[in-house]
Amino acid sequence: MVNTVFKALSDPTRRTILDLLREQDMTAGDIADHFDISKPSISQHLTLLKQADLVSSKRDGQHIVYSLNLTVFNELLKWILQFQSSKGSEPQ
Amino acid sequence: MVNTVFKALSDPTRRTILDLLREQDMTAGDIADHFDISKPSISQHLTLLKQADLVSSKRDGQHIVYSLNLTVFNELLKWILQFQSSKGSEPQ
DNA sequence: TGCTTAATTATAGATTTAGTTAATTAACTA
DNA sequence: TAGTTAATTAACTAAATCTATAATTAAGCA
Repeated sequence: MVNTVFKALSDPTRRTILDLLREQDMTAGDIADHFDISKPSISQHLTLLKQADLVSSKRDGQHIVYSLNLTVFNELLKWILQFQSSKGSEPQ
Repeated sequence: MVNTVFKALSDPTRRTILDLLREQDMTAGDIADHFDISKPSISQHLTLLKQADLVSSKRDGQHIVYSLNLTVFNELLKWILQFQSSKGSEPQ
């Protein structure tokens, strides 16, 4: 659902999480350490990102490892490209 | 500001407005007629879209005509393409 | 088993957002 | 000028969102 994705992307914390995962897969704890926000709050953000299919998670023993799911970005790309082909567009 | 843009895109009504403007420039009233929402509410949505630089407006006599501003979509495109080039990505 | 660490779920508070109606601004027209 | 139409701004309410703390689940280890 495109709405879930845009909602997920509308929060700066969640976009930063995606930026982090762009570099490498990370555990929930490691992600949380990058923010001045409680772990439960980060966990909630991760849940939203997962619901939007922007990330996936896998338990590794005691840890849960999150990784970027690139498929949805393709959808997003398509959505934006619709607009590029709209009018006689050649911005700047 | 990328945050303003994503916030603006996070609402379905605003995305539909963009879809409408993709076809042609429209007055505030014509836009409002496409929704079961009051005109003041649509006016607020248009203000947000304008703040995000996704649309621009121009008074034409009694009417105010809104049109798509494609420049910001390029920014958005860049943001997404960052992710495409992340890992060894070849989704599906 | 009992203790510790990692992470989530539950619950609640504060802020933000989307919508409403009422009032206001601006332009046209008889 | 008075009245009408188009759109916005103002003030308010209801719902959603973000964050926190407390409680719970799950895994590892002495």
